[in-house]
Amino acid sequence: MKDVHRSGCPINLTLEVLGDRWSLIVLRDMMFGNRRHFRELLTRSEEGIASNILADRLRRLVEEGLITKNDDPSHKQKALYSLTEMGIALVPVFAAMGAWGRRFLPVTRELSIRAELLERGGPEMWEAFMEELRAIHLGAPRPARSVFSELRAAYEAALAAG
Amino acid sequence: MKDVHRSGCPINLTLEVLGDRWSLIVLRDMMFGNRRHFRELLTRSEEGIASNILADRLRRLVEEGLITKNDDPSHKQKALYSLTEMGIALVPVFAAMGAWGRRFLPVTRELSIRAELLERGGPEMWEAFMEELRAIHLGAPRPARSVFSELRAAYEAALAAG
DNA sequence: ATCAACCGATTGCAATTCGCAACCGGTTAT
DNA sequence: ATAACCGGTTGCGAATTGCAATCGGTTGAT
Repeated sequence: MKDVHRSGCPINLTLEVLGDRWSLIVLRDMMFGNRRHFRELLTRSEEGIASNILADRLRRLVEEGLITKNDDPSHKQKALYSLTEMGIALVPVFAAMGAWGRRFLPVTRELSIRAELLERGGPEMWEAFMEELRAIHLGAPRPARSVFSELRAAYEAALAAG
Repeated sequence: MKDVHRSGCPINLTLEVLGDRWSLIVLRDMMFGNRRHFRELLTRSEEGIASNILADRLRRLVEEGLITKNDDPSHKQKALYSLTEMGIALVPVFAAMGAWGRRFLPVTRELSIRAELLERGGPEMWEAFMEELRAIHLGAPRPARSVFSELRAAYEAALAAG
């Protein structure tokens, strides 16, 4: 977070943090694709982010408090990125943006099935998903329901259905 | 909308349309500040948008279908910008972003009171607000409830309270 | 009729950011 | 031994941003 802001409006401050074409893509892949390492985010990105842009965004997201960076104990060179509560709390924003995009933009079926599920699931499903993200990223107790599995299953079914 | 897209993901497509630091500011001012003319958007902007950026964003938002541009019958030089259904449908996105920003970022009280109201009001209030926006911008019948007045009253009360 | 204020922009310019490709030293698996 | 993989970094041309000055036409007051 910079020291000076354009204004104290919540929409403006949110845009100062997330108002570019890549930050939310990175968070989306961490959240919905469970990508936690640099190379995963780099090479498995649908949109093809460049490595310097990815490095810059990861650094900024850490700086802003949306994610943390830690050593991966299984590999001396690997960095493990985790969502913070601040990052996890973006679930309703993703749900709203996904619903809007799905309604008005030329989405593909496979890539919008998860947005559809999240929209139909409503706040109850978002809350369950956030609980699960807290388990994955923050070490909280794992909840009974796995929204992540539901989303992945729906996505893979959509892929298989062609 | 450009002819080629980075991917068909609803989040990505939404970012391709709105993923910059000014587009949502312009829409916010049209939606919550009822600013319909270029000069209003330019000079009454909290964040101080530059005229060339504003002109560019208005042009792009028209092109993408979020707003329309018409002659103002009362003044030959004035252009009247209106939200389309696509623009109005961003209300839940603004509500989610406002709630998130209010929780995690250094908002000021006066400028976040409307976000607070919108968050507490929930989907019912958002729907009433969208109905009202359809009346203001699309000529639909004016609904009984005026969320716009509620928001303005709360904002002015917050201003007066200092 | 004059003239200042206002209308929606446009232009020029410097600084920043973006996007791409090549590359880096260290680590791991074969 | 060595090839693949690790998280980046560097260089560079292109595009975007931000700022200030300016434009020709319109309006309202005198």
